[in-house]
Amino acid sequence: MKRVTLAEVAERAGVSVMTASYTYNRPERVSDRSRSKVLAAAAELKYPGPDPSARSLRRGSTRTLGIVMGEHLTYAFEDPQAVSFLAGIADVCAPRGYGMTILPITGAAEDASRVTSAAVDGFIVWTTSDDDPVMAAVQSMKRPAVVHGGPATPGLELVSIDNRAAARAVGAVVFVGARRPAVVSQPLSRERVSTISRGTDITDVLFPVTRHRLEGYRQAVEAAGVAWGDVTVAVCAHNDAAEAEQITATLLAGTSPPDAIAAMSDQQAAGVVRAVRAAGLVIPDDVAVTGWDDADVAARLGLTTVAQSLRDQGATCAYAALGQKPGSPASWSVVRRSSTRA
Amino acid sequence: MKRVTLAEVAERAGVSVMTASYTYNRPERVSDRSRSKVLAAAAELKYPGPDPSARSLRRGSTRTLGIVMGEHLTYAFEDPQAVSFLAGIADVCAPRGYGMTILPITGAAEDASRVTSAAVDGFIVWTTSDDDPVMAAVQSMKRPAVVHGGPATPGLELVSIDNRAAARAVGAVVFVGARRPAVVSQPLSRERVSTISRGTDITDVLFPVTRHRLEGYRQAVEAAGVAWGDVTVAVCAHNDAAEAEQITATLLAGTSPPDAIAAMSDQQAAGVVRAVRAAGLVIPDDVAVTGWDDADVAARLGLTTVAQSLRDQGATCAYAALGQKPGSPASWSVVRRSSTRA
DNA sequence: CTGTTAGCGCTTTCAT
DNA sequence: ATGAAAGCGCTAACAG
Repeated sequence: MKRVTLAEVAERAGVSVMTASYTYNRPERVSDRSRSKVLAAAAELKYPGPDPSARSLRRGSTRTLGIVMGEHLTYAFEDPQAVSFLAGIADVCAPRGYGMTILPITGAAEDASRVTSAAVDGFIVWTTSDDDPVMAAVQSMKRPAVVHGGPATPGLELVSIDNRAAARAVGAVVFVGARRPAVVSQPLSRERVSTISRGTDITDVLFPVTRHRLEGYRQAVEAAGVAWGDVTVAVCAHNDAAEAEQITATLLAGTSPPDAIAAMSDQQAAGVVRAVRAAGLVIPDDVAVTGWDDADVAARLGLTTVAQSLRDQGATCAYAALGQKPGSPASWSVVRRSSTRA
Repeated sequence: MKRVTLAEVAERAGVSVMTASYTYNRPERVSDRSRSKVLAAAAELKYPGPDPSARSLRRGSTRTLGIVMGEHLTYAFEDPQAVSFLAGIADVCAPRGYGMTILPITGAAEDASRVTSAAVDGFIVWTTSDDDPVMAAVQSMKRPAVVHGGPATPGLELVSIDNRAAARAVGAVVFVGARRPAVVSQPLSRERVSTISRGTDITDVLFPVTRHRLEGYRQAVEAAGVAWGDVTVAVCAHNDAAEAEQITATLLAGTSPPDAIAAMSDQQAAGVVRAVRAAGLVIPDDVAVTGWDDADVAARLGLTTVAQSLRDQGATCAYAALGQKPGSPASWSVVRRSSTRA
């Protein structure tokens, strides 16, 4: 069952290869008679249409966007925010007939070559770390490319909210009047180790999104009159309620239990809320809590949080990867609910 | 900024094009001296590696799987079950270095041509309707292809649980002792109209998964001594708790409010539960409820449901689309919890 | 409206 | 270990 070629179709139809090609690509330039002869021949031979790889080579375009979803592709579909982001890309790609190729990243050394061997017209990189080698691979492809969140990279657009400003703003709400503030953080590096520490050195943090948020929180606690060295930072390996719940239980059982906790996602905040309640404490009186993203769960739990639209940001990235002009910086706002004090 | 070619690299390195090519594809067949000359030349010229389209054309393989996610690509990322399915595909693709191209389906006439113009080695089709024209397009590509759920199609593998048997089994649980059974259904056709009717004609249903489930429910209600003509079927346009909640409220306010409701997803069942409670009724005493899929929400709400692993099924589909032997039929089971009687 | 020519950039023979 | 030739299947560019 060999592949039928356009040349075979043309021969069978009694026309030149170009007439057959035009039948598929510029039907208006072909007479009705020729066109129907070609289509009839194609049907007889069960020709499925021009070969996509040959067409891409000749045209220099694949009509496909490449998406790099972080160090473990498998996580991509477990994070609701990442899924919203993909939906935003789909909103732009589908109506234009662009496919979305999700590249097989696993965290291994081959990742770079998987980027360079992707047949795509442009790249979208989901937020990663400063030291991620795929950034160089994407740069080297010399195609339109955009990174969401960070790291900011020469030659790539950056689509992101101002995480530092947003963290400062939500931190001002959650940490007001707090004596023992704490942060439940996303990972600091691609090793994804979970730790609990105080006065965490922010400059070492390799995920720029996480770093900027920590910087914003730090500014907020200092504005509230607390030294950064007194702030506990609990780092979770994954964006997941269960882990946040457990680490929060540990914090609350410690010698200086926090009275205000800023989490870096609503999923984590949901775990924080469960742990606080399980400890018999009242939100926000005993412990104020904030999340991030304004997912469904935030409204359900009455969480104060940072609202942003990952879906819109996904769409913005898609436009950029298609080579269109970048939009304005992504917007955010603090949504105040009942999990924080007045 | 033109693309650098392998020929330019070879010339600069002072070797033949083939030596340069081998450097990338069979490094062991090239002397250390030649290899390092080639790599040095590539670095100087910023050659990003062999062009993927040219390579695909020559090799006849793209190392990418095509995924057809239903009539609106945009829905794919809104349905948690579909997302689990994608994660299962990723589990198989990532370690093998295969990319996943999600095809830009929109429900328009161009969908077929978007399938035929996809540069992929195999296809995975997410459950669709008997009359979906993309099935013919996938068949015509003569590549390994698999459909999840249905329709069963000559030339394509089918990966599915036995929906009829599963519906019969869960129906036996939810409808036991019921006098006025009802079904909250997924759409019957790609038009996705929402309707409420009795004695619904099952043979007309174009989504085979939905049809088989309705057939199973019908067998269960008849075994429970109720005529199908007395069963209300409420069809929701989307797989979404809010819509199920609203349509259930309508059913409960009607002249013969149901005392047992089988939903086709846990999301829908969650909406059913909310509507039942809002009406001041008790589960399962006044109304028994079942879901489908055994998602997180099912455990949270104590829902009796049909357990299946979409993630495993996604992985099975990926193996099939890679041309490997098909596995055994997918497994399912009924998980009994507190939303049904005895 | 149709056809001829000339590659797109690469890798599979098959030599040497 | 290296290289020359051939061509994967298609379409831009230009005739006619």
